[in-house]
Amino acid sequence: MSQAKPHCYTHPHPAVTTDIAVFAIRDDALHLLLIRRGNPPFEGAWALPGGFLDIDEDLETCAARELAEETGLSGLYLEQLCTFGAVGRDPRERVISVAYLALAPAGERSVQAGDDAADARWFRLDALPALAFDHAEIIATAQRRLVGKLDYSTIAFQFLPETFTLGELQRVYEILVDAEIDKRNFRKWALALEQIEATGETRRHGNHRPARLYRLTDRERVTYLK
Amino acid sequence: MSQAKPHCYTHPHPAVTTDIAVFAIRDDALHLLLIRRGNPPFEGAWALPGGFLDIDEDLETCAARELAEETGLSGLYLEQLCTFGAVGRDPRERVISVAYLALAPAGERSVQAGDDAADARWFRLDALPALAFDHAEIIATAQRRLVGKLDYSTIAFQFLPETFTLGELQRVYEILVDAEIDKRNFRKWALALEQIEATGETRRHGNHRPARLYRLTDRERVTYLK
DNA sequence: TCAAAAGTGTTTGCTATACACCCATGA
DNA sequence: TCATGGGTGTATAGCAAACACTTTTGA
Repeated sequence: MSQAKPHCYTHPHPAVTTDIAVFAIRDDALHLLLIRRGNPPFEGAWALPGGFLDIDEDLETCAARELAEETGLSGLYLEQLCTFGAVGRDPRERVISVAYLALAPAGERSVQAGDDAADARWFRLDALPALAFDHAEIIATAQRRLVGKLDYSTIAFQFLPETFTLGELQRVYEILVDAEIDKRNFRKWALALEQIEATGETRRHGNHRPARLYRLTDRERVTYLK
Repeated sequence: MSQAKPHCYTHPHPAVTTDIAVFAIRDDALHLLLIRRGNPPFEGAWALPGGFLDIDEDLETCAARELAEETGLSGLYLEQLCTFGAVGRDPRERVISVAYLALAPAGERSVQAGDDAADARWFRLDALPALAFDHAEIIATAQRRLVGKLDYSTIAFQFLPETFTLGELQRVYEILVDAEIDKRNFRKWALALEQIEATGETRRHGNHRPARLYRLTDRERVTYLK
């Protein structure tokens, strides 16, 4: 028994996990990535990707690792969201979960379940299944954070691939705020940010005039506006 | 030995603590509350109040309890800030700290050290002593959060007692942004928020016209503006 | 030539800023 | 009567919102 539980402490310790709420825009709608749990508790239920912190890894490293192991995604924008630690949120033992918000660019290769995830799928945010643990609460917090940061940061640009058109950028904002935006005003605003630059290329896509391509001046950073 | 360490797990568990960055405005300057550590590690060094999570208490409960035990303060505004978990941030063992931001209203009775705090004192934020652990980083994060929330929330009102004058409110903002603010514009702004109401009372204080007193319409809540 | 998205300026209203004097009180 | 902070309004500038037509392409 003491061989099976060799890690002993003078005071009880909670377990620490990370859970990651990964958003992406697909099919003109905001989606969230969920895994189907392959083990108890909540076996077979849908949940956020995530898992236990290794004793010698940083929190964000843990989030990135669990995400890669369970869904195959890596290199995403990741920011710490909030820590959830209500007593009883996990039926096994006391578990403190450090939640992360992640954003996947459009065109991300499709996800594949791995590790102890039996499946991994994108769900429309407005059509989520029942969720394990307190993950519905984590998701609600993540969505509030995402929408709250829209107009004072460049966080929404993380939904786009390396190059993108102003029309695509506008569509991202429209989906996130769930409202139509005036095209001229949006373009004026986006260009005035001084966060994007034209690549010089254009992209043909359908029976209409080709669109100029842009890229972030400072990719890999979310900057705060004004 | 197994009697001294009776809490055993199949996988190693980190310890979880909360640390609280308590700000207050005193003597016309922003202050932070620190305790002098009464035990190793960093015995004798100044640090944020905080301590280990009890296995059956919620995170915010832990923060409030540790704050009360070590400094005598209770009933303060508390919000979760960020979780710090770098490997090696505590020399004893792996420790994940959930940091909280707290604000104390002016006129708060003075603090008294308790529990394993050898001393508890307010320090001007621009004259902090050397700090234990990664607490300097936590404080920097807390200050960014505080200042960042100034103009889209009523968080700054938490620095004031139940009733206050517009002059006092303005002074809070001036100290926090470290700049002078035009009196007429400030009052227009503050009243337009629809977050405060005149009590009908005035307060005499010095050789000048008495000031009208105001109170928050919705005390005990920080609301988001616009 | 038609359909479909790309691209482009000006006017208007609102919000934020700049700015100066009288009021009520205690010493 | 003087010093001190309390209290008040207006004019201006800058930003945000409303709004319609031409361009380029593929079918």
